[in-house]
Amino acid sequence: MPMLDRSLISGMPPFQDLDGEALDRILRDARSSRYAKNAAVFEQEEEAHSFYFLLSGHIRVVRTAPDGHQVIARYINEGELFGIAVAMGRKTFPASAIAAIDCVVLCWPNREWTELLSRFPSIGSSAYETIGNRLQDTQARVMEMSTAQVEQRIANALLKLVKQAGRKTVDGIEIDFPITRQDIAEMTGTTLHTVSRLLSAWEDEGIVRGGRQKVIVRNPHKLLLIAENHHRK
Amino acid sequence: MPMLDRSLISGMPPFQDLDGEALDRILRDARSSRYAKNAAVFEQEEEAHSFYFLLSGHIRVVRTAPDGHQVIARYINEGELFGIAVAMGRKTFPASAIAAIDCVVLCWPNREWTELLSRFPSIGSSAYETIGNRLQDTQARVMEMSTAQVEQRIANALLKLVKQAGRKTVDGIEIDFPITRQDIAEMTGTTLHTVSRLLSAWEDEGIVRGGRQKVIVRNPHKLLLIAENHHRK
DNA sequence: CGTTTTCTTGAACAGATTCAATGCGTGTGG
DNA sequence: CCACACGCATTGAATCTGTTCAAGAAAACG
Repeated sequence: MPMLDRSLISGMPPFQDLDGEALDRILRDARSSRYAKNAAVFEQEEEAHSFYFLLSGHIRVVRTAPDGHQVIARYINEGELFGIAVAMGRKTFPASAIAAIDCVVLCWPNREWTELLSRFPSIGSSAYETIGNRLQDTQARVMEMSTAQVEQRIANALLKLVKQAGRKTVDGIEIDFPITRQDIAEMTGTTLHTVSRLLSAWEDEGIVRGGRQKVIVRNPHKLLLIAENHHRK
Repeated sequence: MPMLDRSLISGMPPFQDLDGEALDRILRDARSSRYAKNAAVFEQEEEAHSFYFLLSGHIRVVRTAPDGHQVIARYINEGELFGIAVAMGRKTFPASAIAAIDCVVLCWPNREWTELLSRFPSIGSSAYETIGNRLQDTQARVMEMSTAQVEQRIANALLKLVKQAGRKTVDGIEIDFPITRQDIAEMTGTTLHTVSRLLSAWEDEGIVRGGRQKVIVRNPHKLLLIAENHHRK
């Protein structure tokens, strides 16, 4: 098997400040694989044998309830660790990871975790910071769902998407991967109907432009006002 | 200053498997303090200089939104670490910690964290497991808020409270600290009115017994049925 | 004993869901 | 290459769950 090139990960947050030799050591036991759009990198409840790093693409992290209801926990961006159940002392994955578009992923067997941790502590702190951030995000989301209206939650979700996966186009800022109304509903705890209605209304106001599996934000500022509820009298 | 006795923490989850000498070392830099009911151990946004361990009592972790809206993130039980912002690479506390009843708390300056971590790695894994669990809990809560009705959420919250702070009495299982309808509302993302109505209805059915700042669960089984929505036709 | 906090309960209201029907794009297979 | 089917999106109407508003009762506290 050919060695993976260190340039793949050099400079990426978890591997910052590591020299070439360290990167080579880290990549020695990594395996890279490609996942086609809509393929699962791993499934909820599955035993966690490995942890992952997203080299390119976008990944949707989805939790499914016993009754079939789904919730999108987050989207993973390029350069992020994911599926790090091992760092939280978990045996199984609490959610599924689905490629939102074609993805390239690095993965290591769990046994490498402690090894890398002791050799390169900066990876550990980076990972724990990541987990900490996700805890904050999730708690912020609980807060939002407790207090904010659907309209504000959807506006907020769009703004977050724009921030983490926005791509400038002539029309405005487009979300860089296919996203359905249903997806947005699963991010905000509502129904696709409500999302569709809101987006239609916003389209009339020139705030967004919709399309099949597509959202373009034309006026982030107005969206921010809605998110903060500054637009009602 | 008199040395704290090792028996205070011996056997507690984060300090399991550590010998007496290790415990003494850990306690060397710990400070213990008492907090009266409703006193704040630390406040949201405050700079995190220390991390904490709850020796006795119950602590309510509360997030306050800019608009004043409050959400109870969780209750901390005896024997749990809390306020471990340092482990998540955070500078400030993301929430306030309020003594639900009189509490005794150990606290260490943050600088001790890395020291303890390298000396006693088991503390680290325990802490990270704790954080991982809290992330899971929080995500489960998002899921619940997205999919479940208020009735189910409240039933669930009561069951969780019973599990983690239930005390058997002649009447049933009582929550071991004062808890208002408002508190339950803030745990479940609803209003005290709805909580009050539900509890009244359940009282009529003999499922719970209410009181001022008090809840006694008389029939956990029925509550479970409600929580899982197995009671409607 | 008055004041404050907590709790209860009715009535009106509203935001969002549910139900239902239809339209539109895209990809596929004949 | 076209037709058709499927997935995605839109939109109206009815419904409902839970909130909001309002008023008051009961328990604790100084």
